[in-house]
Parts: sequence; structure tokens; C-alpha cells
Amino acid sequence: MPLKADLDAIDWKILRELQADGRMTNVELSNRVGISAPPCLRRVKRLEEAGIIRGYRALLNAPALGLDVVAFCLIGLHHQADAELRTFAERTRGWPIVRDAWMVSGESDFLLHCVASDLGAFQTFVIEELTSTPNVDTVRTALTIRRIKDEGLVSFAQP
Amino acid sequence: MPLKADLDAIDWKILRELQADGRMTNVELSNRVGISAPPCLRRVKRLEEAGIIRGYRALLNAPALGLDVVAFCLIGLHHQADAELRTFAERTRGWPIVRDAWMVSGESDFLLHCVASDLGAFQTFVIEELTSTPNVDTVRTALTIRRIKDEGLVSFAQP
DNA sequence: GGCAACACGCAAGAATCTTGCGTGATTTTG
DNA sequence: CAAAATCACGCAAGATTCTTGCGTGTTGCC
Repeated sequence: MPLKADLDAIDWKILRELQADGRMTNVELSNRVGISAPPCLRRVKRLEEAGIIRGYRALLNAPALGLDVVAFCLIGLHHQADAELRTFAERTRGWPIVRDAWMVSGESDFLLHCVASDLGAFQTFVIEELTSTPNVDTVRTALTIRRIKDEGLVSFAQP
Repeated sequence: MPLKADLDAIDWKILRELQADGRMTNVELSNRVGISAPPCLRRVKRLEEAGIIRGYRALLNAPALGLDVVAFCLIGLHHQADAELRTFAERTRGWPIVRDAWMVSGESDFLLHCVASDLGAFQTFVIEELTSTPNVDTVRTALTIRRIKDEGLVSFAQP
């Protein structure tokens, strides 16, 4: 189960390339990182089995699919005991509009990344679902105007 | 250049499957959506060329890579003229700590999704970069405690 | 110095990708 | 309404890629 310390320069290159293009063939990947295909594939599988690569995902174009509203919601609860946090977290998993969600510390307790077909659908969600959920205190929303940066979770500026 | 209206049930299945596993082989994908491999591959390419599939990305495990801090920053500027918004947007692209960034409307002007190796690195970024950037008025941060939902951008609950 | 552990690259068989082509269904057109 | 055109499907075959086993060279550790 390798961790960060076990990764060498080639592993980092693999991670960078697959974060940029997760569907690259192994042959192409092996050329880019400078080793032959078999050891390259073995490294990728090792990274997958170690959980360093959590999976692969196609990135979809929401507007082209009729999803014109992307927004973030900051949620504050009345009571933040463990049971209440878990209850709200569980509820977010049942809302299709919520795509990613984080429990956070600071002025709010949760941050929700939401996608909806239009403003009406989003407002309906906020009013009829979010604010009417028990224990929800504050809801602040930020409608996105446009995405200005979109890279993978991990930066490769330094290594 | 197909749009939403041109997509049939099989296309939606393809999108769902590739959003869940972007590295699935075309043979496996074709089995799951119920057609043979050649037309399935043709559909995928059509979706890619139409920009509906924007790309593919490996999802990496930040903590395993020594990145223990994931946070969001809400930024308010003093002046929100177009030139100033563009200037700030451009600056976010030069910060490796900032992974995704959105221009938003509401109480803040920008939302930054940040990843850092530790709290010190993040605080250094906030103090020495963010707050010292010209035209930055307010900076509110939300440190993430844990991710409670992590799905692709597009929901497939309805179609 | 010798041994064990490890990762590499080669090679071959299996699987997948990719293209061309014929068929059938649906839509358009006369 | 019929004929033609369009479209997407599935089959088949060659090209590419994946996958595994194996031998070799290097590294680290007695």
C-alpha cells in the first residue's frame, strides 16, 4: 500500500498525465513518462489499488445538456452535534441537484455544489427542500457566472 | 454538433456510465448500454466532438499525496468592473493552490477551491497572496472537514 | 562479496479498438 | 402512397493495445 513517500518521479508524471487525460491509452502514457508499456501499466494498477487513483470520470458539459444553473450553497445548522451533522449529510445524498458536498468549518457547516436545469428549478430546491429541512438555520447561495479555472484536485507545480 | 435534443436514451446511458467510470473499455460500455461495440464507439466520439464530453480525468486521493487541506475561499472585490474581474480571474490561474475557481454572484465575487499540503501553506497563501492582492476586499474561508458527496457534474436521476 | 528484492523490457497470446460494408428501419420527398 | 434517401445498427477483419510470464540488470542489505 504505497503512500506519497513511495512515489518516484515517474509515478508523479503518471498522475499528472492521467489527471489531464484519464482515457489515454497505456501505450501513449508509457511514451510520455519514458518507460515501456508493461511496467507503466503495473504502476497505474498499483496506484489504483493503493487508492491514490480513486477512479476516472468523464467531464460533461452541463449547459449543452440543458443544465444552465450551477450554484453553491452555504448551509448553517442550528445544532451541530454529530448526529445532526450526519443527518444533514445523509439528506444531501438524496438530492440529485447536489453534485458534491463538503462539511466545512467556518461561518457555515456545509457547502453544496448544485446543478439545475434553470433558475426556477434551483429556487424551488432552495425554498422547498433546503430551507424547509429541519435544523437548517442559514442558507446563502452563490450563483456561478462562469468557471474561470478547472483543473484536477492535485497540483503538480512543485514535484 | 448534437445538442441535448439529439440525445436518445442510449446516449444518456453512455454519459452516465462514463461519468461513473471514465476508463471503462468500449466493449464493457457497449454491453452496459445494450448495443454492440462499433456503434457505441461512434456515439462516444460524437459526444466528444460535440463537446458534450469535455474530457476525462483521473480522480486523485489528495490526503494520500500529502495534501491534507482542502478549503474554499469566497472573495469579494472592491470594484467589479469587467477589467477588474478579468484581472483577478487571470491571477487565480497562476496560483497552483487554486484548483477550481468560479466567478459568482451574491455576497462574493469569486469562489476558489483550494488544496494545500497543510494548514500553514494554506494560511500563507491566504495572507501573503490573496489578501495582499490589489482590489481584494473580503476573504472568507471554509476549511473542509470531509467530503460527504462526490459525483459528477451531471445528474441522471430524471432522464 | 553475495544474496534477496525489485523494476525494467521483451515477447506472445488475448482482448480491444477501429474501419468498411451490408441490412433494416425510419424519415423525407416526389 | 410509394420510392428514395438517411441513418444507425451489427458483422467481420486487420491494426492496435492490453496483459502476463520470463529473463536481465540494478539496488540495497546482510
